[in-house]
Amino acid sequence: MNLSPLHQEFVLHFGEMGSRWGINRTVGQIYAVLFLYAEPLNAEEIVDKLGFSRSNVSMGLKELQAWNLVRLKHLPDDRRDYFTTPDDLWEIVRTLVNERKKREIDPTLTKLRELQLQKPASPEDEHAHARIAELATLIELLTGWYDDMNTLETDRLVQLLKLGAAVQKFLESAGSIAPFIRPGTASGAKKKGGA
Amino acid sequence: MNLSPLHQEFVLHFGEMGSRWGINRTVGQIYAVLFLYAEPLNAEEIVDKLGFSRSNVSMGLKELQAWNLVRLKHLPDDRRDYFTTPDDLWEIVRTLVNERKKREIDPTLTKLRELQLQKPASPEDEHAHARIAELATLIELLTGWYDDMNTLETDRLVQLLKLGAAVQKFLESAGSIAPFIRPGTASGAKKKGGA
DNA sequence: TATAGATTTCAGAAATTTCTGAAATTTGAG
DNA sequence: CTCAAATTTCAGAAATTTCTGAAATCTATA
Repeated sequence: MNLSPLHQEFVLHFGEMGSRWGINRTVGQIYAVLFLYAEPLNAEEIVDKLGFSRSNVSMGLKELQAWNLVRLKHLPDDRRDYFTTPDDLWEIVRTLVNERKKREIDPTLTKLRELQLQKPASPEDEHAHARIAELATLIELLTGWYDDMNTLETDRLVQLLKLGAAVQKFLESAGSIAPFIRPGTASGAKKKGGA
Repeated sequence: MNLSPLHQEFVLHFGEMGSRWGINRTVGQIYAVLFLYAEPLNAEEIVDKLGFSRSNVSMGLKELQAWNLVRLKHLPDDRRDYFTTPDDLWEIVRTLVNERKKREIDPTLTKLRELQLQKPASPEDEHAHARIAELATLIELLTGWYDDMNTLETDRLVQLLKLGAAVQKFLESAGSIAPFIRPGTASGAKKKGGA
């Protein structure tokens, strides 16, 4: 590895963490390098810094592009591809969440909806259906909320995040929001303990 | 596999999805079975339903216990261990998020803070430092917000989720919340484009 | 369209992860 | 304490994933 101690330690940690997600170590490290450097890097430079084979870097970059996590740049009078990550971290977070949602959550929701159409063939199937329905509803609530928040400008989003649970105060005080919350659907009617 | 078509399809999908997260296919499938059945199951029953070796099931259950994702039960006059998932899906979501935060986010934050103490040895290190600082700040904002939301009762949380971006209305109208948002730290002073 | 540089593809090697059966350990009842 | 049931451990087998070098393909320019 041809990196300063600071860069190296970050890159190693990031690779490690990446592999706890679906992302493999190499891809995580490539991303980490791009994230740290101000200037766009080309594949050869990444090979030099990380010591992977050229083909491995090529595949890693392709995967990062498939995830929309890197930007391709071109320098004048140089036909090599250069890569960067966005300067704006919020853009990175949004991309990451959007992509994971698209790959993991949305297909699951589709599958759950599909399973709900199957005719239950036993009492156990009945119970499974109920469970699946509950799960689908919960996922829809969460993704609906996320889609909603994702329409906000970053500054607004940050405001809300800083406010945190304090936002709750508005729910306490204002009866004006009643039309939004459809009381009974979730807050009123839901029994607390379960079985 | 000794499962009804409904159960089987859910279990297979869940195993697949699990393996996109850090969780391995087997563990995902074991969890899926426990999730669907109303009654607690013992290891032998899981072996029967999924067709894995007894030792594999044992390891899978151990991992699920380490994640706090299953509950251990005992039936009268039966000394085998029985396992269930919580009835309340929100409890499951909270556990999942808490555990992932604990394993993935918190160590990263620690590492970032540690790296910030290193003396930069070059202009590139300077830039890396800035990048790392920005990342740490963002992660702290997000986890702080999450910790805050996690203190809310489920009903309140659901209310807020349903409200979604509409909650923003309160920010627009009320100057009363100014003390909370510390203007300038994130909304006012942050430049938009980047470079 | 020929060519040189850049990138991608892909089959097999290497590494890692998962899974199993057999043996060891734990547990509780008698 | 003894025994049998239940569970766990663990070394190696099996499966999967990652990585590489060599060959193929692409691309801009003269």
